[in-house]
Amino acid sequence: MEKEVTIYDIAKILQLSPATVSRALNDHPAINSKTKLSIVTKAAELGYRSNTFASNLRRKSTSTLGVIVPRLDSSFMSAVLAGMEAVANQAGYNLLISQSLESQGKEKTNVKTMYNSRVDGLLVSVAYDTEGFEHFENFVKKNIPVLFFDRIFDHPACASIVIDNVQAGFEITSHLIEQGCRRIMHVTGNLKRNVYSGRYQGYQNALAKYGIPLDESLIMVTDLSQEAGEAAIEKLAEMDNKPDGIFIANDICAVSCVQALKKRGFKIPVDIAVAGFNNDPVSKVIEPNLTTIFYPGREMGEVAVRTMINHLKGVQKIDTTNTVILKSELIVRESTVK
Amino acid sequence: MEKEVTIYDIAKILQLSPATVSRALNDHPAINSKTKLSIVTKAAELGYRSNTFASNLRRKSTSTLGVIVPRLDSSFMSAVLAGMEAVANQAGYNLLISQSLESQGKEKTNVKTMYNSRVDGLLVSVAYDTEGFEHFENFVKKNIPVLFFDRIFDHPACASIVIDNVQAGFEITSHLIEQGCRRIMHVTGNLKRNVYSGRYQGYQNALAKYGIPLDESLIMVTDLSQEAGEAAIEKLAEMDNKPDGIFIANDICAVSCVQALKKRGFKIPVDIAVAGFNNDPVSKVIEPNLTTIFYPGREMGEVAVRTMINHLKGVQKIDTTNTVILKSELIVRESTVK
DNA sequence: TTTTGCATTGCAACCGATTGCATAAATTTT
DNA sequence: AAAATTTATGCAATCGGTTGCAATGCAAAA
Repeated sequence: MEKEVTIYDIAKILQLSPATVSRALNDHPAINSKTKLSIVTKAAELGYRSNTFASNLRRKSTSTLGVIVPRLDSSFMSAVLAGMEAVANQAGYNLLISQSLESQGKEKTNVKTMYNSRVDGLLVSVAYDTEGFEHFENFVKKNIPVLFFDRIFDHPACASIVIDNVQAGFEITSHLIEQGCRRIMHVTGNLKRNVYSGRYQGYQNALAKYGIPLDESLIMVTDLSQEAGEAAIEKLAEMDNKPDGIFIANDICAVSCVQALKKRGFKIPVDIAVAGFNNDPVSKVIEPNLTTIFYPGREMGEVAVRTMINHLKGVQKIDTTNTVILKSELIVRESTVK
Repeated sequence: MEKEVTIYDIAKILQLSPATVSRALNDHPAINSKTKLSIVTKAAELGYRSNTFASNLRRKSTSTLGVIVPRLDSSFMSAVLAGMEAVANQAGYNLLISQSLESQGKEKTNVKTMYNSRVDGLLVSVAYDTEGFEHFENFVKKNIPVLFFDRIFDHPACASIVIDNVQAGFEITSHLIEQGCRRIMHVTGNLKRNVYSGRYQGYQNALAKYGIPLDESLIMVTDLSQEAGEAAIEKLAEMDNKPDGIFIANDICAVSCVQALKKRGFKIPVDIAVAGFNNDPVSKVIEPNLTTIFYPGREMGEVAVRTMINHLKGVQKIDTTNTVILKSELIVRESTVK
């Protein structure tokens, strides 16, 4: 194990003070360029690496952003993370990533860990069953910026990055109606989550626009898992007055609905039109291809981190632009075109 | 912005020395349990949080593991990361995650960042075109453990977590042969990567076992993207002596092959049997369902981190068990059953 | 009663980089 | 040539915990 090289070593060798070495390495303007060069050269030669802890300790800032997501293993989230990582890395920030596994308890623990790790900012997409905001209070109190994305929590001190779920829900439902659907089932998730309540609202708006009464028996609140999709179709099959369209708030679940429907002999889209949400890769593979909403995951990650970093660098305060709404888009495929 | 509470504040309030407070908070045995209790209580009351930098600076250890993956946005990798995160989090470790985007250059930068961040250990799955080991030398020199998973780099100082790619390639090719295939195309990736060379080797072994001569014109080295799949099928369609089976080293590419084949009127599996690799979610959605190899992503992540942590804690040195081979499994589905 | 030993706690020197302020040297201005 | 700037560098305190060693006090042993 080699000993670590410090600025003191470099200073001693070059007959300079540690202060000068520190400044040179940080490209401080007050240092003579020749001196600077010799220091940088020597540092490289010795394999010097800055001690982040000493630096952070002094500076009181880590260059690290905390990220808490419900699950890492989803196509959408990995796109988001990829976008986040790209921007963060480019700006010299690191990402500390953890998952809540959709549980409020784990989310709280994660938030605490992030707090103790002194992340400079926190990016969160809340868990399925998160209720309160208390676990974030520490951050707000200490003035550490918190930004929510996708599954947000409305709070005056925090920014949010979302898509217009109401609009998207409206568009997709309208599309189904325009294709002739009159009894449209809606499979969704916990309505406390903005994403699901928004889509549901959009669904309702579309029905209203076309003068179709809302039939609550067609609304199914589930966890949007594959199993939930199968269960939903099982229920559908037992209905007397069967739906002629179904809008599922997530592609994974939608795909399992399609499979279950096909297994039971339903013809898609003739017997029933099916629409999903997210534009997950599977939506282009299932037959028939799934009508869905394009969800800019990667871009969402990029914007989230960029917003956060701008805030941290003082370029633009988070509270000025409280919400960023990204564009989503209806993608019509075979599963709904009658 | 509240001021941070330090052990000095606690010490002053309780009329004790910072040393005692520090020890109490770390549950040091020499501290009287009553004193300890009063300190811990007061700390909680004041909302004290330990300053990791100060601690790390002194201790010369972070509780952070670096992870470098080719891409974050793949189903396999997100499963791996989910597994890693679960184990790391439980053991009190943080994960610093970055992606190389399949480029050696970015990988080198990432490694450097990890080095400067002083991660306690590094977990890597190498990029598509990585050639040398030099960028990891710093870690080896400083005795910081490096562990490769999936896409490994053989090096005496580093451990590896893999599946038996040769065996898997052998099984899936044998299966194709047993289904009657005699001209089996193989679409693979950069053969410098163990995963692809291993699968190719398995393919060759299977041919050899059944006395089928290797026809190199049936081997296509690609980047395994969706486009590569389409290109492969285009080429296949132009062949005079068309293959009756195809083994693609990755499900994403295999799915696009299936789609391209169907578009050209090939019947699967009758005209041509198709097998993939990874058991990606899409493999269960495509029609016909894809025969593939189950790849234990989540488990791989868990094992990787567990191995790393055991090493760090001195439970079991990494160099004793140099390679861990996880079980993979052939999953036969409709795409190959004639 | 004196000595020895153990249980607790404190002292003070780290860990390595940063930065306000002072100083010295070089350059320009008067 | 003296004074006023400008440029470049150093001093020393600071960030907050950790830890080897010393010191204290009290109980048990001699």
